[in-house]
Amino acid sequence: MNKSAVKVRNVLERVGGFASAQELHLVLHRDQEAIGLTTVYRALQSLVADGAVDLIRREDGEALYRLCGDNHHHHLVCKSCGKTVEVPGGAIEKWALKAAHENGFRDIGHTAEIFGICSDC
Amino acid sequence: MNKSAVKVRNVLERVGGFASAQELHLVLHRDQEAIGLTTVYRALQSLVADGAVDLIRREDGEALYRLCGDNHHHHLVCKSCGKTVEVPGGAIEKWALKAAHENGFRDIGHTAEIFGICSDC
DNA sequence: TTGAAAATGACAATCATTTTCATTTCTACT
DNA sequence: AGTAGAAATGAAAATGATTGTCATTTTCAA
Ligand SMILES: [Zn+2]
Ligand SMILES: [Zn+2]
Ligand SMILES: [Zn+2]
Ligand SMILES: [Zn+2]
Repeated sequence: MNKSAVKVRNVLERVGGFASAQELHLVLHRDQEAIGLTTVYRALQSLVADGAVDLIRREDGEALYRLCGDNHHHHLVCKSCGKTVEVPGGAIEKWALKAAHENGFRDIGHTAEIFGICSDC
Repeated sequence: MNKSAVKVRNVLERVGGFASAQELHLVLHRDQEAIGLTTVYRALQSLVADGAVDLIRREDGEALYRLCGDNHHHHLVCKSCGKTVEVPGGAIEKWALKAAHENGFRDIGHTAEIFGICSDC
């Protein structure tokens, strides 16, 4: 793992949840860590290839990244103001494994997000 | 549902599985059904909004569309060959409602996808 | 018929991601 | 230390899916 990949992974660790390549690039710049956007993309590619980082897709298709092996959880997002609450996976994990197993799939991953309108909106 | 949306839905029916907007556009042209790519996108948007069509994301982020059965379900997708199995929601629906309720959210929706490697790959 | 509203499609714009390529940094060996 | 070759970097251009614009056409009810 090269220097840039380490930087990117550290930022992912601090951020905690999902972040886009561009968001990560921004945070790195705030931290005076000069690093090109291209390099951020390359670092993320190799982290994903190494299985160190998970990639999911936002509803509009943009890629979001998060450290693997983080305490796994899901998100409840307000469609109006963007407020986000972390929710434990619980039943989902079993549901995903069961469905995959019944269909002969292996190397399972899953995504699950809930969205709605929060009480403030 | 307007004329274009009907055409697009018919093609989706014939195609049977998932197809990208551009693939559908191509098929329509082969069938001498002159229709603009923009209109194909718009038809797909409204079909998705109406719940008549499912949208999933290929690994590279491109959108794929498929006619939806009437009952709500989720997808188990092979990361290697794209093979897709519909799985019933079951536990997810309750999990999403519960998490949302506990946090004061309303107008709830959710997404959940499972991915892995199928037995053929 | 007629006029407003919806639909259409060519074209331009947007924007995340990838590619290119010249330059810089690392690495290994003498 | 010096040097050659490999790997990494990043600015800028290219790519490509999707969306926005807007002038024109179609639909349809009064
Ligand atoms: Zn809110
Ligand atoms: Zn989970
Ligand atoms: Zn497969
Ligand atoms: Zn569901």
